[in-house]
Amino acid sequence: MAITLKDVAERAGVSRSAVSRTFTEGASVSLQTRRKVERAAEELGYRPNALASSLTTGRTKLIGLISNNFHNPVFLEVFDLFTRGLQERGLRPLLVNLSGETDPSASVRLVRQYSVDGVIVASSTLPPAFSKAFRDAGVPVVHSFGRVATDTEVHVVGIDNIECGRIAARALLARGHRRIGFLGGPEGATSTQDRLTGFAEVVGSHPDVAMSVSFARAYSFDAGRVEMTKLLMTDPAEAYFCGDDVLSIGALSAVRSAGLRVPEDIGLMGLNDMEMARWENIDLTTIRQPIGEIIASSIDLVVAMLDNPGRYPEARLFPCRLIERGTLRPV
Amino acid sequence: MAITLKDVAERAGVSRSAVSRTFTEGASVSLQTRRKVERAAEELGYRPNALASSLTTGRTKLIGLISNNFHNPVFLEVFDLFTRGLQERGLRPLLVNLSGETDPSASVRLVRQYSVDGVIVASSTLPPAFSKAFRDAGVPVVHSFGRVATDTEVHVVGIDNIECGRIAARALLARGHRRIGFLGGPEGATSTQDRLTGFAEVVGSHPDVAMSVSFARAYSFDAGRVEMTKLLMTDPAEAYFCGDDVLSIGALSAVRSAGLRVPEDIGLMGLNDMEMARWENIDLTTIRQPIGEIIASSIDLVVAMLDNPGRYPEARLFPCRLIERGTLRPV
DNA sequence: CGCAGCATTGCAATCGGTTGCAAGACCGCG
DNA sequence: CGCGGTCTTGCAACCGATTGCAATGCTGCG
Repeated sequence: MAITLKDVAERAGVSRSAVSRTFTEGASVSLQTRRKVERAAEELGYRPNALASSLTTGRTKLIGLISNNFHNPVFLEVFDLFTRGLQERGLRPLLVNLSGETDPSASVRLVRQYSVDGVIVASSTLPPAFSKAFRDAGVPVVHSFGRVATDTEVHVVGIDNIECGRIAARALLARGHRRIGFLGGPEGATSTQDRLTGFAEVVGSHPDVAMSVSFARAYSFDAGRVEMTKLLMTDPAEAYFCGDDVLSIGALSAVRSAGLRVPEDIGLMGLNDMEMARWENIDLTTIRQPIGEIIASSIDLVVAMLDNPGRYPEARLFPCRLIERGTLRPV
Repeated sequence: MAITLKDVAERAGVSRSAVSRTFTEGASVSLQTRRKVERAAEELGYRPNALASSLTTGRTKLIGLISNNFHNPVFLEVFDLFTRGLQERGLRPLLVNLSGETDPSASVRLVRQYSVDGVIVASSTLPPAFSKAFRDAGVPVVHSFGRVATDTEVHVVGIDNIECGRIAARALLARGHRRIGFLGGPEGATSTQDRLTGFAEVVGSHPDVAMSVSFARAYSFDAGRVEMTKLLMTDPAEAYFCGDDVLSIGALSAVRSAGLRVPEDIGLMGLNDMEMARWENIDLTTIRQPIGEIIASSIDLVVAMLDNPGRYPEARLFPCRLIERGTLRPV
């Protein structure tokens, strides 16, 4: 059995309260008592049991980290940043994998039993119903990489997908392309729809530009490759804005397999700027999503909600910018 | 505030014990009482507080999932499988990111406060001192993807790295190569050394074969590319066994950038068989590490230790096999 | 009908901490 | 020296569950 408060108290010759107080910030303990307790604790190798204390304080310092994106390499970076960011604040991530899960209330049950202080939903594809289910259960929740609905019901941190669509369209037009394509992610995903909206808006103001629209069935290499292969069989556009870097890489592979050159024959641009986009054999022109800032901000927000659960839901959108590499011809 | 045992007891008109018993497997409750309690619980939306019960039972069902590999895409697959596997058994992974951490005891402290039932160290690069620190603290621990030491002190699940080295060497020899290279991961990593041992052993029995050895400074794209670029400047071997798939991809990029063809001019083989190795523009010949089995076995082992903490440390090694794709010429 | 034997139930202690409250220690000041 | 005030300390209740134990109810059997 582990060392408990009581053991330390006995050894130090004080009450259990005294021990508890020396370990809680800002409690009233004399220097003398503190010394005795610290010495005893040191000798015994005492560590307070975070879970036991959570019973009375109502705080566990556990944060549910919920995702369903375990096949997109950019999420490894996301998990890295989330775990480090939470750890730095003394919080612990309880990882929940919702791949294939369709019932929001089941996932709430999964997490609630552990009385997490809050929940971060890190996913661009989980429907809003999941984050709402947590809110309805009274759990502070932040949806990272989510979509901003007009009826903001939960905190959302992410990017302005409509604006990203505009940036992409402008970049393609600036390079002189007049037949451009939108190769989105899953048609149902709201992020895809938003990007298309912005993209189409810009294209709409250029009557001489032709635009084609298609969707891959997932944010994955295979889906991108399959869809691009299909496009190449008819009359492809000069350049495509793809829904995601990994999708772009699939498309890139398809174009090259067809014996065409990128960017000379077909231009490609992605979205995310994941580590792999910098790899020399990929060298992808893409729109950078500032995931570091999104994650830091998500953590700030969830921490703020711990102190003020009723806080009014807020949307935080970060600006994206074009990262010029080798898959689009120069302007 | 959440619904507690007491609320349900009052509503159902029974004692708290009765409620507790209806929710614990194999306790003695009459059908009648059980019905009443279940109805009340249902109406109130009661969920037992897992953390509170852990106080008396001594079990939290929390498993520390400890890693420092947040830049190698194969670990996204690893996290996916671990989280799902643990969830299926009603366990919850508490994710700990040890990137850059050098002090084993600090990480023990990090995890111990949450009284996890056990710990899985998922890393091929964390030194054994980390898993040993957990064992010394009395926490059941399994080291996945670790190295088997002769003095087995903790459970290790992984592959036989020496045998992998042999498989690789044989594969290169079978393809008629007579000047072959070993391009390992970080020189200090024990896995690298073991693979080299097996590799050299096979080469040693072929006097007509020349072997070169070099090491990349990390299991990463950049490191692989840098090292291969260096090799190309002098007199490269005909084919290389790389320490890892992501390293191989870096090397592949370097070879192609130099205007050479793979596998005609230089052959490459990796280790892992991560998802990306199947991508058509990579199409990497590699040694498949059965991560699914390794992970399932690790979970089995940690679960077994919950019931039997004193269990004698065991090493479970899974066989690897060659996956033939396009970066080595046919035999 | 009486009683042994078993199933069911509630009481109360317990897990490892926290915290309101009141009592005691100690201070300075008039 | 006495008094009021601030610090420190321990007591005891409490957080939400589990569980040993004793009491109760019910069964069937002689």
